[in-house]
Amino acid sequence: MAERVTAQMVAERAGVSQSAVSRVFTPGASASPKTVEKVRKAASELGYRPNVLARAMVSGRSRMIGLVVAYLDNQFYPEALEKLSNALQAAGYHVLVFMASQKAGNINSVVEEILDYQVDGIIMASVALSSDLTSRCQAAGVPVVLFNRYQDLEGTSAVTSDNRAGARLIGEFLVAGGHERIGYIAGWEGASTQRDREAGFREALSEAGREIHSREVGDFSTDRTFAAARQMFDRPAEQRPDAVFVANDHMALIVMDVLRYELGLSVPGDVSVVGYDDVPTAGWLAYRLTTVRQRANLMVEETVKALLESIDSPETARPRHVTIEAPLIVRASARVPEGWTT
Amino acid sequence: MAERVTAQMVAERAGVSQSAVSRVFTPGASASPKTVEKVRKAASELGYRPNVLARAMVSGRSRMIGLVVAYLDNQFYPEALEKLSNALQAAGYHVLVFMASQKAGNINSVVEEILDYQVDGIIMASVALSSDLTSRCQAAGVPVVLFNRYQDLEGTSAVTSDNRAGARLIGEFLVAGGHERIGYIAGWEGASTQRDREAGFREALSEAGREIHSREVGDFSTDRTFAAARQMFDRPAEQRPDAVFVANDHMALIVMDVLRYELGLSVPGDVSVVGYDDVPTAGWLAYRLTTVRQRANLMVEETVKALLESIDSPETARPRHVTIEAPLIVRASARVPEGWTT
DNA sequence: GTGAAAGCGCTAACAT
DNA sequence: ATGTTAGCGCTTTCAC
Repeated sequence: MAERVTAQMVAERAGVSQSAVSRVFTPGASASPKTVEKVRKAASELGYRPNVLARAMVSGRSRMIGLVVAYLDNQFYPEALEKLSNALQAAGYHVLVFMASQKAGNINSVVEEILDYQVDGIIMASVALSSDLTSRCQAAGVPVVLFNRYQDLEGTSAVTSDNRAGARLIGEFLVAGGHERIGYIAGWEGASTQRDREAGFREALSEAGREIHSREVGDFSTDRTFAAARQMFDRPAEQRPDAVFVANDHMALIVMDVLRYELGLSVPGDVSVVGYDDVPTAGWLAYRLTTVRQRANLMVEETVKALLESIDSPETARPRHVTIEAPLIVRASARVPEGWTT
Repeated sequence: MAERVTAQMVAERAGVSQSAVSRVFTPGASASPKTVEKVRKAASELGYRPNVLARAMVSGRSRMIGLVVAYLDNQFYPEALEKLSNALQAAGYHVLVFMASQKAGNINSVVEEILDYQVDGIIMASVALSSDLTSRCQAAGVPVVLFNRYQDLEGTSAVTSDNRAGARLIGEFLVAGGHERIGYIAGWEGASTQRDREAGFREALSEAGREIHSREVGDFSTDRTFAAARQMFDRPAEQRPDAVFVANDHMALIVMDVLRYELGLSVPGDVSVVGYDDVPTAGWLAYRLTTVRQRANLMVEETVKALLESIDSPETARPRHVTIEAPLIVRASARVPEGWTT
């Protein structure tokens, strides 16, 4: 049953050499119309398809991209994964998935495993890379691009939204909205997205002569965000923020739930809430979350472009940091300043 | 830079043959402690790791599993993907992802592509398989298991929750709740989940001498579900259902939104809503959706078990249909019958 | 227990 | 344009 059909078998049936068969199935090769005809016929009769692995061995290109991803519970990532996979598929590549927790040891061994598969490139989504890991990949000649993370590492490209500018927009929006006490709920402190968003947000406040009223850490985790929200808001009206920027939508939606259903507060009546990402759920009628959009399509496009460029011309391609503009999406979870226009 | 370290290089440095190196890195092989020692030392000095692809060529096992998946916007699937990938990783396999739309032509070519990678097995999540595709996989000796889909095809295993029994539970619950007019919003009619859930639901109603008051099709799609919900509920109170079973949570949450925020109805005051899947969002405070739980962990466990069994003993392993019990999770989106106990 | 040798299925010079 | 030849990096008989 498990009889593999080889190029050799096709060659015999078509009455040509095995390399002729190879040429017919190799994009940039030359064969006479007659040969092509015969080979195609024999191949389809036999149900022959080239073995990608064998091809990879000799050509040195596996047409596989390793994708490392940590949290699929943050809706932004499934969306990104789907789009990444589709874009890569369209370019003739396929995605080998590696789940990694943020634990350093784990991510280390995960990257080793990826390399074992001779992938042509690696995309790290939501995970950071140690610098020795980076050199390991470089030594192996495998380009890496960071998706939604930034690190200033030699030879590593990164694609992010403009987290800093996006968060500034939020700061300005909240200040213009006339809020008195503005809070911030942080993500995991090890993440560049967290740091950049907080920095941009603080900048905007500080330029308005304001500062953060209170700050908690939600770590991008569901449980810790519940705790953070209660900690920040379960107190008398005068002591709690009347506006809060939550470092991503996943956490912001949880904060809205705590506010409305645990504490009986009105959003945005009592508290304005703003998130970051614009995941699908953010637009749902139960939330109508004001947020900053990470344009997944563009981010994916740039990621794939950077990666393929590094693969196709390893010598000339320079690692780059692409920053995608991130627009404020005004919905109904935060008070809108008078006369505000997009 | 891109100097690959080969077993040959390790062999030279360790002063042994290349096959000795291979044996040291092959689980079931024999080598003297002395050799192991020397080889390990040389290998780690050189940073050697076996090339999985080369190993795959000769051994005939690639340690890759092809995963075909269609909708990552239904939260059940990212969750499943994450768990599947983790479980497979733990067993020494890795997941090669293929996104497929439900269009027949596409799925056909996707499976061909998977086979080209010489995967050791295939998991089809949320997609159906034509019977000629099935024979193609069988001819290639690649076992297939359907995840969350069932088809009565020779030689194909399938793992599902007990959709029929789960949906019966819902029917009984709604009847016991004293609802007058019970509606049903269907998923994509091509899906076995849709068919089984509807069948179980109708059975329960019919055993109580009842039948469905109205039915619309949401196709598991966001847009079509909005339309279906409006169609079913945008009418006078006496003409619309006072309870509805929606074929999955993804759609049920949308229906709740339409009911509450577009039509100004109360859930469960005016309408009881029940879903199926128990995705994370279903438990959120804004929804508190009563639903039936698909136990992703168990489903994944059985899927991996069935697949690995087929891979490890192709001759003896019989294709099987595993059905996981699916409990009703009572929350707050549907009126609870008096005296109801779990 | 260990080395030599034969491929796995294919591509890429190299001739012709 | 086509066939011949030499591997890609590894596992696996087969002798010793």
